[in-house]
Amino acid sequence: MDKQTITIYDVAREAGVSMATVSRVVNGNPNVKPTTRKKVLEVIDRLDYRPNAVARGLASKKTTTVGVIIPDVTNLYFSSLARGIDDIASMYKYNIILANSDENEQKEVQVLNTLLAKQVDGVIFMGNKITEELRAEFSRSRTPVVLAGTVDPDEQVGSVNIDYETATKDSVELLLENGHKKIAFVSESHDEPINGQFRLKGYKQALKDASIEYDENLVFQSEYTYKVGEAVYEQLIKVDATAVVVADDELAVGILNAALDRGVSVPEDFEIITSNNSKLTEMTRPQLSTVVQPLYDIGAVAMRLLTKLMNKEEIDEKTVKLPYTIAGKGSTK
Amino acid sequence: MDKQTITIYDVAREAGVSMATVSRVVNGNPNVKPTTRKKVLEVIDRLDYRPNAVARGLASKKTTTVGVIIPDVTNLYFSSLARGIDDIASMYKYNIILANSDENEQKEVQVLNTLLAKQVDGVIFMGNKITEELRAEFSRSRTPVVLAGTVDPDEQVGSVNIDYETATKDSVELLLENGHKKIAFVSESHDEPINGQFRLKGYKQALKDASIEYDENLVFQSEYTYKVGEAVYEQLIKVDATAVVVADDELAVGILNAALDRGVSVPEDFEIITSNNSKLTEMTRPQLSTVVQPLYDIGAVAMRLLTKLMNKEEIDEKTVKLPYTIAGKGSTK
DNA sequence: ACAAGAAATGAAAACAATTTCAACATAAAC
DNA sequence: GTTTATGTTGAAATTGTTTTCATTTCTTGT
Repeated sequence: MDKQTITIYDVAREAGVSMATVSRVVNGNPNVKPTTRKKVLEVIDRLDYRPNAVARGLASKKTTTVGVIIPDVTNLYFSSLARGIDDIASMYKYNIILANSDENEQKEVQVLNTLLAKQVDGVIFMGNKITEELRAEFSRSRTPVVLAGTVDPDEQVGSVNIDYETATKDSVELLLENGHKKIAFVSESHDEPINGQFRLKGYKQALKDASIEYDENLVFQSEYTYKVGEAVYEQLIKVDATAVVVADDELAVGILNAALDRGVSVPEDFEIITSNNSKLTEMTRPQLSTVVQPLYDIGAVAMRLLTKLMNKEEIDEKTVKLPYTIAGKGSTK
Repeated sequence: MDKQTITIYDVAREAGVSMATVSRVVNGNPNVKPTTRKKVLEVIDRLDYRPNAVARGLASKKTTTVGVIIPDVTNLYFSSLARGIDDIASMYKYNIILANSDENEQKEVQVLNTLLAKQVDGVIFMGNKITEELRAEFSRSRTPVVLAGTVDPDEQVGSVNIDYETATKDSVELLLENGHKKIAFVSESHDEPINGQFRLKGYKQALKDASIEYDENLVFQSEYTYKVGEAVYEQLIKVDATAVVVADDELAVGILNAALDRGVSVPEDFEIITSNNSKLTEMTRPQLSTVVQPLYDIGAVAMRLLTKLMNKEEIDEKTVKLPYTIAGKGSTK
């Protein structure tokens, strides 16, 4: 009546062997006589038997599934990482449970818990801040965790990033070389280590090296969306900034367009450099100068690292920093 | 030594009740005396018991997980759908296993099979063409399937779309009203029903209504990427097209930029209308005129439909068409 | 106070695999 | 031709729940 499923038991009976033997055949265990293997395979084929991964997961305590917590799939920065993650995951026969968190701390914890309840073999976390609660959950479970494009100063779990500090420093220096004195810096909340600790530090350092005094009026915290670009640009001109370092591409496009819509020439009258090198940076006119992050690779390497942790392999360095470059495109001279 | 997990059995023992009672408490079954419920809850809290979803899935034959097959998360059209899917899914306590297919028929089948092996309660498929093999798998398993932004002329499974034919017809008519005679049409392969059957039909119909003869030299099949925009634009000017209807936003941006980079004014000298209304359409200058598809809603409605199918609820209409509009933005007069 | 119906509980059987360990068969060694 | 080692196999336990069904405990009406 109900969906009559073929189980390993049916195959065993039909092939005249035990379930154990069928299991061995299915799992490629070499301790099976070739003739019986063939016989079992033939029955599997005839009955169209498909192993039940849930039962397998219960018995073996492995689900070949990893949880991926992402702020928003719709954000090109994160979706690029996600693509790298999924490709490597499927290369290693894992599947991905993807969950959007909106960077909401409560959702993050809640989602992490349901992933752990589902017995994922590992977790890749993308977000910004690792709250205490999150950290507690990480260590409570034995499940390996890797952060992608996300840093935890605590360094208790694996992580893959670039050196945001020097990348930002390089960005600012590019603008300094172009003669700017009033360079603004726009990122999300400084509560997040990537912004508040690393990027801001790089920004300050570059200014210091150029003997320009740090002016906190030039530093802004804003959400990462296209639509706030208008408002942010208004603030930038209010403080007479002539150039800006932006931590997110979508926001950078918003700022660029706000400038263009006001008849301001970019890069002649205003320069912009952004941080992610998502596809967006080449879609605007002028194209956006940017830090070139290896987005796909950050995801891919994070997933690869996770496979090693799940296999309990020896890890040389679980905090990895990938190389970046700076691409001067059209939004800087 | 190993990850010593607390099981329902531990809770039962500690609370002096049976596993069945603990199970009832955990699942909110009302047939439990308030005092024992309280006692059990207290033990659950004290031991920090978390139910194992895999065991639960095996026993109940429900995983509260749905599979989502997506061509590429990195494509804003699809990721927008995916976001709608995930939001509704989590609203109904489901998780999403996301798998990229690259629209590769072989991968699609393979991925579908691993999803079914993982006993997902339902599948949402985004792609283009439902091959015979895919269709066979769909009906082989009793697992409900809903197509999102994807049409199967067969209409055997649920689906959520817009009316691509009239949307395209409307798009062409907008350009006709602006006086164009040589309007090109660019989409992916005509093997896909959305393009070859519906959009192309709408294109032809609009021309016919305007008594303009159909010219197949004005019709192009191209992949949906930004970078081929250049090449496509070259072809468009070669056939003297003065306007174009594009089936994908990213490709449309590529074409727009190719035109702009050659000093062609849009919309004065060349008009473009695209089809998805992804964020990209507002990020370009000029902004792209477009068919306004309710992307998020397509995903959301698809997931909602799937929940009904999974619950075996009565469905009035499993082939749903959502409304669309046309937004004349900056790339048309 | 008692029968009858309802509510609360527990024992044990699924669920569909893997895994352990003992048993048997075969091959190699002497 | 034993003995020993190695290769194959199966029985049964295990995994952590849900679910069924029988049993016990309450209510309630008379």
